[in-house]
Amino acid sequence: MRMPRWESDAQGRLERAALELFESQGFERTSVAQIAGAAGLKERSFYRYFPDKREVLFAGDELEAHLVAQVEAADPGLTPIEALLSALGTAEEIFRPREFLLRRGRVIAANPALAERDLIKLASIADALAPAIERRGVEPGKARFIIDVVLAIHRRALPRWLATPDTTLSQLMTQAAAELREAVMPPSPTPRRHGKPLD
Amino acid sequence: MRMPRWESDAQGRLERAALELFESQGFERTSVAQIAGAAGLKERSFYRYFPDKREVLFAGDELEAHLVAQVEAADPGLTPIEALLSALGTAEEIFRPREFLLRRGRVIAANPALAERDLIKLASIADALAPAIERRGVEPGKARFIIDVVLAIHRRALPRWLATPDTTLSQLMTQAAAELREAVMPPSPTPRRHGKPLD
DNA sequence: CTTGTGATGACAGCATCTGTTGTCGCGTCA
DNA sequence: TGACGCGACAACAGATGCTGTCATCACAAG
Repeated sequence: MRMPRWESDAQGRLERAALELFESQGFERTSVAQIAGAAGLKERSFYRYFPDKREVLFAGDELEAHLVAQVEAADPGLTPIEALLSALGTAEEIFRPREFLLRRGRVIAANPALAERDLIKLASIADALAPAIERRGVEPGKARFIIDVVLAIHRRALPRWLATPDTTLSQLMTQAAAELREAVMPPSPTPRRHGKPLD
Repeated sequence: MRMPRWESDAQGRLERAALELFESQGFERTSVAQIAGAAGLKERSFYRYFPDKREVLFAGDELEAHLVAQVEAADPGLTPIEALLSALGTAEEIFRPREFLLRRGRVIAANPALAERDLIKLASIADALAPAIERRGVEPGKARFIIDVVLAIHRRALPRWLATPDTTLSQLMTQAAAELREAVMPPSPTPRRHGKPLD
C-alpha cells in the first residue's frame, strides 16, 4: 500500500480542529489560517470546504432534509402540528453524537456570531418545512405560523431533554405542547373584569 | 447664523444613504466607504456611529426598551400572554414611519446577511422581555416559551397589517392568537379511530 | 487668549473572503 | 507503458470589513 498524497477526510479534520480551537480560545480569536493549519491545510483550502468561517460548525443539511422527509411521510390523518411534533421529536440525535451536540452547543452559546448563524439555520429549516406543511392543505402563512409555534415548543423541550438523559424528546415536547394549550386558553370562561391570574 | 463645520444628523444621513444604496445595488455590492461617501463622510466615521455595516439598518434599542416598559406597566391582572400581545400590538409604528419600515423590510428580506441580523435583534428583544415576564410570576423557561409563542403570533400578524393600512396590528394579533388556539386544540374530543394512538 | 472638547480625517494594519494559476499524484485509456 | 485529464491542494494577489492611533480644526468655556 502506498501513502496517499493527502490525509483523508479533510472536511472532518477541519470541523474537529475548529471546534477544538473555538473551545480553547474563542471564535473571534481563532483565524481561518489557524484552523486550516491545525488540520494540515492552508487557509485557501478551508474555503473550498466551507463558504465562511461560521459554517464549519453548521455544515450539512441532512437534518433539514430528514425533517422534511419525516413530515412528508407522516400519516395524512395527523394534524400538521402532530406531524411536526413527531418529526422533531425523533430527529435530534440521529446524525451527530450527543457529546458533539453538547460541545457544539456550548461554543455556539458563547459566541454571538455563531448564535446568529444558528438562528438562521433554524429559520432555514422552517422555510424548508413550510412547503411540506402546505402540501397537507394548510394556507402558506398559516403553515409558517404553525412551524414557528412547534419550533418554540422544541426550544422549550430541548434543554430539559439534554439535562435528563433518560427521557424522550418526544415526551417532553408533548408536555410542552400541553403547557402551551393551558397558557393560551382564556384563564376563565367568564369575562374577566377584575383580573384573574392563573399561573 | 453661521455655517456649522459639519452638517447635522450624521447618523441619520448614514442610515438614509445606506438604505438607498442597499435598495439600488444590494447589500453585498455596496461598500462602507460608499455609504460614508454618500453621506459626506469617510469610512472611518461610519464606524463611529455603527459597530458594523449591518447595524446601520438596526440601530437603536428604543423598541426593545419600550416593549419592556410596556410589559412592566401592564395591568397585573393580565395573563402574561395578554400583556405581551398588548405591548407588541401598539409598539410597532411608534419610532419609525410606516414607509421606512416597508422599505427596510424589503431590503432585509432580500439580503441573507441582513435577515440574519434581523433574527438576532428579535432574539435580543425576547431576551430582554424574559425578566419582565418572570417578574409576573412565571418560571424562567416558561417565560421564554411564552415570549417565543407571542413573537410567532406577531410574525403571523405583521404582514397582514402591512398589507392592510386600515386595520390595527392589535386586532390582527388577537386574530392570530385565536388561530393558534384552534390549531393547538385536539381536532376532535373523541379519540382518533383509524389513526395510531397519539404519542 | 488659552485651553479644552468633540467630530472628523488620515494612515496603518489585520482578518475575512475571492479569483486565478501552478503543481503533483492518480486513474484511465489506448 | 506512456500521454492525458482530473481532483486536491498550494501560492499569490486583491477587495473589503473592521480597528487602533494620532492629527486637525471649529467652537465653547474660562
